[in-house]
Amino acid sequence: MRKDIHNSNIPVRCMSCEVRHKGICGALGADELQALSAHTRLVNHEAGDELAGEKMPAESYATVIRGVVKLTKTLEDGRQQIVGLQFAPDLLGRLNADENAVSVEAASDVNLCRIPKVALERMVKSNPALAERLMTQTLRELDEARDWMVTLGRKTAAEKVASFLLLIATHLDPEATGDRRQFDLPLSRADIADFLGLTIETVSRQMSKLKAEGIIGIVANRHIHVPKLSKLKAFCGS
Amino acid sequence: MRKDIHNSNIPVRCMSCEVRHKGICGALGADELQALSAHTRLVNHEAGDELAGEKMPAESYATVIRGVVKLTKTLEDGRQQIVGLQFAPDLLGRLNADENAVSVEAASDVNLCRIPKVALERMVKSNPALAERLMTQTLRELDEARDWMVTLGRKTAAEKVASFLLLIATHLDPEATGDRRQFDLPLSRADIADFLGLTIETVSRQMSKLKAEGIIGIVANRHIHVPKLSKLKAFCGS
DNA sequence: GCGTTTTCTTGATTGAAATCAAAGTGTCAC
DNA sequence: GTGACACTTTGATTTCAATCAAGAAAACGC
Repeated sequence: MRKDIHNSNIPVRCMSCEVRHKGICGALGADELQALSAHTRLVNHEAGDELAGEKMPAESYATVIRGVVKLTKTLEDGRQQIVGLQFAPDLLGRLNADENAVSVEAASDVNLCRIPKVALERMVKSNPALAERLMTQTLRELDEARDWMVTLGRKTAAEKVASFLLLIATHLDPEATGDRRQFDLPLSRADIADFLGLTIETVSRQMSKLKAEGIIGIVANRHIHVPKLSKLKAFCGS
Repeated sequence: MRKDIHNSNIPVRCMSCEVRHKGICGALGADELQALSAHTRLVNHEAGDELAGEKMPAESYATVIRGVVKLTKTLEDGRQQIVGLQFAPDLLGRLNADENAVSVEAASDVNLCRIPKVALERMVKSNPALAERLMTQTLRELDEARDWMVTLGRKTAAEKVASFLLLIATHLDPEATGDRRQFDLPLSRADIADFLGLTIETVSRQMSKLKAEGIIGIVANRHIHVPKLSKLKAFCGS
């Protein structure tokens, strides 16, 4: 369920983004930022909420402030594939598109900073630095998609699961240092399966295997402990 | 083997591109085009030639004039995945990157129009229309990558091969109309396998199956005849 | 043309992941 | 807390694609 927290005590300005998570705001001047802030709106969503439907008209952009958003595509008969995960401070939405190429869904509870389509697009036209920043993010997404194609096409189930855990471990807290990680999985087994092109049973079995081999320690169901990141990497096949 | 045909009777100017294949030139004014043309160079490559290595320094951009170029990524142990195919008039190379994220190889014999890195990047800075055109191509590549992730993760071998044939049928000659197609496969069975995340044996078997079911007719080894494109589509799973 | 090499096809067998099935665990409303 | 429901794990079996192994057909060099 979408819960609008405009008018709450959280400052509803993109100003706040700039400091906290290096979103698009870094490319904006103070006056541009102020102008944009008049249109942005902070919203919360719970895990499972659909933020935008595949082939539905694109309404707005949004910066991910907290949580994980999944991009999915579905075949006619219902088979589903997650084609991208977005972490803070990624920007959701694609420039100049009339309709969404993918379905956008909250994987975990998320906070978003919504930006109306026209507001951002007007700003991009007059600000080459912002356009370049968006290009950089798009190229990074392309790299990630291609990396994941290798995982989907050529890795074993064990390598896929290890690669997924490594991805989460490194993306949830990019600032973390050292060879040890601890985090809560933002995705269900079903989501992980849809991301890896596997079934939930296979994901579960491979997780158990990694646990048995001491690569990961599972405290609670979703809580993962990685004693040695380098050891996990060795299981990823690349 | 790279065969340089500069100084041949083929006009070595990007001017020619604009008319023939709607490359980046469409975004350029006549004077810009002339300036660019001073730096571009038409080159030929044979199937199998490596045009740029993964993690090697990026030297230049190039427009594909004729033929098919494959983008590949390779795991440490040699497993390979094709992560993209480029047809005319696609632009090879990524903006502002110091090194290649992928290995670039000629799948068939190809003609390229090479553009030095600095020449294009200087032009992009001063020409927003060109920047937008590159953004559009990048977004299209992202869409294609994500579409292919669904194929890799969720389709059966039969659906994968059908999807590949459909991709080639629609990309080799985008202008073609009607429900019938005839073309030469620009990729070997090994390349097809690397694109689909399969083995060559499985690709071969599925091709034989499609032939047996009358979906495709194979004249010579590489020559494919598709009597009904719509029938092939029905085998793609989406 | 003819032999060599490479690529492609087909068959037999194996193996990894899917499917089918059931039990266990966690979460949430009340 | 307690029951209901959803999610996860584990086991048994099946299936699809990989692997192993020959042949057949093209492509190539001479």
